[in-house]
Amino acid sequence: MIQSVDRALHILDLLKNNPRGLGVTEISKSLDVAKSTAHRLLMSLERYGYVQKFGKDAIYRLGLKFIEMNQVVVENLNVVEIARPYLEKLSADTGEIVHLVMLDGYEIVYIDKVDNNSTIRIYSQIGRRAQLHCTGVGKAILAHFDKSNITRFIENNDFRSYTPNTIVDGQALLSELEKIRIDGISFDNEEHEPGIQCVAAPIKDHRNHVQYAISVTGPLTRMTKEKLETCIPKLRETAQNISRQLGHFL
Amino acid sequence: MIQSVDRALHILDLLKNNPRGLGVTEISKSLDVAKSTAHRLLMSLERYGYVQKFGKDAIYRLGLKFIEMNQVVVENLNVVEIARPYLEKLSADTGEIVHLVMLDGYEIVYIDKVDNNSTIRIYSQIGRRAQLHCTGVGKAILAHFDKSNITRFIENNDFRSYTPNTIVDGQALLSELEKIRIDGISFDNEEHEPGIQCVAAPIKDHRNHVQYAISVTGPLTRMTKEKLETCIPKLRETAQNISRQLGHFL
DNA sequence: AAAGCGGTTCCATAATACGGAACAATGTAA
DNA sequence: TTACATTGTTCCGTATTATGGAACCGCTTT
Repeated sequence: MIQSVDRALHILDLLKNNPRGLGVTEISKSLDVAKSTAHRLLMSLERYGYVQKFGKDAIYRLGLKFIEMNQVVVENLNVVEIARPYLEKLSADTGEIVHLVMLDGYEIVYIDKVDNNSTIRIYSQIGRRAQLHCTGVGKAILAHFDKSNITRFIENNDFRSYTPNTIVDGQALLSELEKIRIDGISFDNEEHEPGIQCVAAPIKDHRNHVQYAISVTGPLTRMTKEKLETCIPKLRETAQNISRQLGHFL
Repeated sequence: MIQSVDRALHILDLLKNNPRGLGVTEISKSLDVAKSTAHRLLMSLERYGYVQKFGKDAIYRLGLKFIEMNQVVVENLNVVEIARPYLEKLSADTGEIVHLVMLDGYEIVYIDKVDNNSTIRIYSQIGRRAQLHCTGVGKAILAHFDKSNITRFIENNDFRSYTPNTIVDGQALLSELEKIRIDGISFDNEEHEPGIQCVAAPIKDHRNHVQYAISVTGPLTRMTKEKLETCIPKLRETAQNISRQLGHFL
């Protein structure tokens, strides 16, 4: 909207695509502006460290300021806050309870919960902990561990059974996780509480790591096949949107 | 130099110092410009993802573009290339040979060497490997391992002796490393080759990790006490400058 | 209901960024 | 060696373009 700012930021994109650097002339041609203009823009960018001049042939590259800025951005990425509006929408669209959980050690912690008919934060289950093997969200996160960590986790744990459906066999869990990783979606078919079913999806961060997951939870009676059919795409999309907001670009 | 670009980049600095976000009015006051101007600048920044608007109260924060840009910058950080001019200067100032080494596994590899009287790259020693305990650069890097990694390294290795001065005793090495970490400088007093002495300093990257080190090397006859007195500050400064160029801000 | 306080939009003005030309520095070809 | 080509940098008059102010809109408070 502001010509000169637009052009300056355009230069940064240009340099992003040419990380080895570009000269003033090349840049001016790409932007279709006079050399002097490109030069002036580069001076401004250089002053702030967004661009760095190399060698006596004056090749310009992206500067170190980006590293500095990145740290601030990443430090202030707050999942709960970012996820909130998406979770509210998901809950409203599905009419079910939506959870956000986070990995802590080898357990998950519920860090947010949205009920379908209120935007007030309900602290009822927030802070509750659960194991990885018996919840949709837990399995969604576990499925994205390193292969070696998964086997280690399975070998070193006895899995407590909560319902007849809880997966307690290591081999069964392993193949379930494999499926989950491919699908990008995991289920909880009364594995933790009888009568309660849920669908979950992982949240990926800027390093492509999975530390969070979200789920849509409902009583078995309401979670019909048709209902799930409509929930899953919405869940997928929501998880993707949140991931993107956390800097996940892949 | 370009007013509008300057102002735009100034806003980014402002938001960097207020990571929780600022409103248009606040920003316009800080920059001492009209609200409309600040608003227009923000629109341009937002278009490119450098700024993100949150909530209906229109709080602006740093955007995710920085994460994207950071990746490109970090990926293209090339130590050898960046260090070159600094190494040349250091060699010219000291009149001695300067080395750049890199950690690879539990060994170091010489990845650059600058002779005092030529700017031509000499491949004679580049690629040579050495152990960590017997060189100045090796100890400089080793000293910055995690405490647990250091003890593990010392416990699991028998240290080969190259000269009478080589440190082969675990305890002796441990206390030497402690000293090095405090000083920020390490020495090689004929520990690897008789008659050769050197001073080394670690290079730190954008994550405060030490993967590289540089050294000034010379024959014992030339490396007098007085000579070292002048070399060390230059070495320190060079190491700092290179670290900064690699995104080390601390 | 009205006032206050944010963000956003619009517009006339003149300040400001622009392009072009001249210059400097470097490398290349004759 | 000279002349030429190419690239980065500086300067300046012009008119394009960013600017500030006023008006507007939506929200909250009293």
